[in-house]
Amino acid sequence: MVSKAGAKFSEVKDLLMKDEEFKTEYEKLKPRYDVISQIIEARTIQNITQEELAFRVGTQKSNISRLESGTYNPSLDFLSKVARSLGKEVQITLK
Amino acid sequence: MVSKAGAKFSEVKDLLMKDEEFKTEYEKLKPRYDVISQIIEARTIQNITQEELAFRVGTQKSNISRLESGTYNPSLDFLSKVARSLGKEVQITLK
DNA sequence: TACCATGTTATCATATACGATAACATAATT
DNA sequence: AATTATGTTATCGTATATGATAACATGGTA
Repeated sequence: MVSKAGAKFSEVKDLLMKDEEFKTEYEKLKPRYDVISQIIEARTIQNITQEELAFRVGTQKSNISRLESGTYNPSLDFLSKVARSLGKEVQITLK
Repeated sequence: MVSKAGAKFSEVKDLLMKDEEFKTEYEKLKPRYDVISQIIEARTIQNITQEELAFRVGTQKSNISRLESGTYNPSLDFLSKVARSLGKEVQITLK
């Protein structure tokens, strides 16, 4: 059935689809955002600059900025090194 | 003081040093081993072959074997994809 | 013995994570 | 206004993660 209502429906469906896509994308990226949030929070609470954290990790401040920006897919080792430099341990649970 | 006892001590110290190194190394790699253990356990419990898991993830069985061997440093996205293919979510906590 | 299922190891190509440096933006402080 | 501190963005080179294929080992089963 082709109608304005039908058109509207497909539009809504498209929106829902996009929303699903969004949800799926978000679900995929959730672990990344979650761990980054915790890193930023820990660093902020401890009043440490990106530069200081970078020094402890053994890298550059730009790399910490890049990590915190969430624009790439970090390795487990790197996350672990950063966490340890903040006096924390990365604990991963499959649930 | 140089003596046989001294020699022994330095030997023991070396062993302890090595043990420290080992401990440090282990601590560094702990998150990796931990998550891999959980992946292997989940896959085994669910009676899924590496090949089937690879298919779900969208990769090859050799890559799953490589992951489970713990011989390299996986990315967060890859770990997340594998976990999701096992019906689980990667949950990271900085503690 | 000859499959067959499962997992391992090696290897290559490609994509990308990461180290590193520099330039820039902005806000706070002197 | 001129520093200074902090964070961001761009870029390049190198190391390595990952996709992909193939060969191999091993254990179970017909």
